[in-house]
Amino acid sequence: MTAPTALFRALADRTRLRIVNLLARGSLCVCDLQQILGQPQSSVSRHLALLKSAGLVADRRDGLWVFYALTAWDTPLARGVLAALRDHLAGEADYRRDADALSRLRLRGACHLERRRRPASRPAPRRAPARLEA
Amino acid sequence: MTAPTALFRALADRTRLRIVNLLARGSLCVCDLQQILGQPQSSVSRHLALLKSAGLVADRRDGLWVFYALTAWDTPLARGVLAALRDHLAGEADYRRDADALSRLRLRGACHLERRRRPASRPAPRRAPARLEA
DNA sequence: CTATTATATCCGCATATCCGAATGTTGAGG
DNA sequence: CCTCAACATTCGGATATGCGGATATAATAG
Repeated sequence: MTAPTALFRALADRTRLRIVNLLARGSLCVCDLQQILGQPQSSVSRHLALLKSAGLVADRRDGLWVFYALTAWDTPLARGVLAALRDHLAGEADYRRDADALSRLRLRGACHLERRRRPASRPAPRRAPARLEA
Repeated sequence: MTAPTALFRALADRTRLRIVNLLARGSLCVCDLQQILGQPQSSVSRHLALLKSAGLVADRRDGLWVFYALTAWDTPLARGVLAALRDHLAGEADYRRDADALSRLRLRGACHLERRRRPASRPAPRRAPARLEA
């Protein structure tokens, strides 16, 4: 269980709030997050590492991809904060735009590059991983 | 209404969490906070100014004293976050110690120096101000 | 007016944070 | 083995933050 200051510090950044907002819709690989956020990959990875160290997200490797998912709904503090945050962000235009971009990306197939590397020979990475416990 | 990042940034500091925890028990003047926190006055004032700019507290002057009070229960995000935070801090020993110190300080008269300056001639500053709307 | 008390703000200074570019690492394919 | 793609980490620099001491402001008492 992380200290409350670590939780709030992790959420005290706009890019990380955008990530949390997106992961609230289901787990995502880094490249898709990068696509939606429009930021350099090192930045996305760094923010994800910070969220992970704060206990807010967990990562799971699947081949070349690493999928991140929200994982803090089990501690009461994080659950309360994330619930309040989710309700609030639903009313903010910027975050809604991100959610829309995610929907569009999912429609034309998540992991925007996967079709280049997986010519329909393999089941392709799962979009909604069953469980995360890291 | 402050941006969510400002709210979380304001809460991403241990001293400020201690202040919020204390103010959740009612409004307090700076000198009493300083007494309980055991930190230099400039530090307490600086943290209070930051909390104020984040919209979490309001100040009200009464003679020489300035009383601070939590004031963010009106926005849904802040209310949700503060509620979750209050429940969480109730279980952390350090913050409970602060609450105990506040109780003791109230027993022997809040505003620990007031009796030196108010020899029972004036009603003395109120401990629980009726309403704050800053 | 002066003195005193409470609080706010300023000043360096140390440290932390954020960023993008560059480099490392890992896993799949050939 | 080598190559490539996804991701992680490191690097250097700009900016932000937290801190205590010093100083400024505000209000009250005399």
